[in-house]
Amino acid sequence: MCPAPAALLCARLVAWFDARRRDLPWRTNRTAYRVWLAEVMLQQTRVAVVSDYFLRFVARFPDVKDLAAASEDEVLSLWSGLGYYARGRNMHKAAQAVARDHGGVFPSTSAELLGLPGIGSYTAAAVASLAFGERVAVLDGNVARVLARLCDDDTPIDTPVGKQRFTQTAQQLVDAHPSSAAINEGLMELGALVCTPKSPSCGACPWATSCAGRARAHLLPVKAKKQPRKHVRVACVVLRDEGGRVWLERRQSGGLFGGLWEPPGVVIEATSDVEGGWRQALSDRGMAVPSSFPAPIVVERSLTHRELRFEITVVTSSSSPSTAGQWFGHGEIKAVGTSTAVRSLLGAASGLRLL
DNA sequence: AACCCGGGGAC
DNA sequence: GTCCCAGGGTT
Repeated sequence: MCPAPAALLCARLVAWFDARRRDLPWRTNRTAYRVWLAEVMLQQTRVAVVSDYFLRFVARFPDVKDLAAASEDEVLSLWSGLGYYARGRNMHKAAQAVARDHGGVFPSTSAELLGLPGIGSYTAAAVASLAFGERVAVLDGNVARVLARLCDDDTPIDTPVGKQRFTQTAQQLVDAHPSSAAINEGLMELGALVCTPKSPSCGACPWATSCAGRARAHLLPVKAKKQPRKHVRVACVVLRDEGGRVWLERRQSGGLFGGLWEPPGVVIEATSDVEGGWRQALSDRGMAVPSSFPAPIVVERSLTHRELRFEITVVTSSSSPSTAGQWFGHGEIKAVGTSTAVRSLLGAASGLRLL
């Protein structure tokens, strides 16, 4: 351990956690299913956003068998807007695996949990510790940040060496306390509420007097990676029939927005002509190109790794495309998965209020 | 080891 | 507008 005896740090942390812990939906009625659902939703996503999704999810799927029996479209419809949609698809697959291979009962060890789709080292440890009391440390971004500062450790947290190092440190704390859950949750809560990425509240920290990195907290943790953003331009067609329904197609299961529904479109080069793009999209689907059409509507969205620019042409047609897809009436789109980008562009292009 | 995968809040 | 956040899967 770095700056102070582990048992002393644990005692202070747990006292702080008992006094300051937030009441969150997944902290009551703590079953393995609810812990798992919350931990997966919380990956890359903030508590404030997850709460509503979590409550809707458990209301619709009270236990793992209900989730296993659902369609992927329904799962993704409840996931729409949360992002990183592979989490939702993997969660659905994992529920089916639990129902099929474990009789609908969650495996209770981190080693077994690790074998389920979408469960990696973090989620396996979190569920095993919080739901089953396994004496295993969790390492997420909050924990790594807290420990990097506590120990004034510049090892980059996003490398294999860093993960190993901070996991070891966290495990030393867990080993020094009767309840692994109290330490794991306390560390994550401390990172979320006090030892925040920017301007941490060191005055409110139970470890302030022991923290080796306090003076340079703003420089920690150290991270190795940084990635540029790509620009993607999409010419797309919002195709409407005479009843005002909209034609959507399901994306294939892997990759960006996998399994979600969207209007027809093609990716075009920065210098390409938009009209050529959406004409191509129509002719690919055996559709006639109209003699007159409105000017494109532009909708832009930025993701972590991409800048998306949709240039949208609205076309009304009495016939249907010859390729796979479906017409959606006004209230029907919410029954399937759609990205925030698509809901935004449908709103802009056809007045549909989906956000 | 490197790269892919969303969305939103803080500044 | 720009920056920042951050587990799991795939290759």
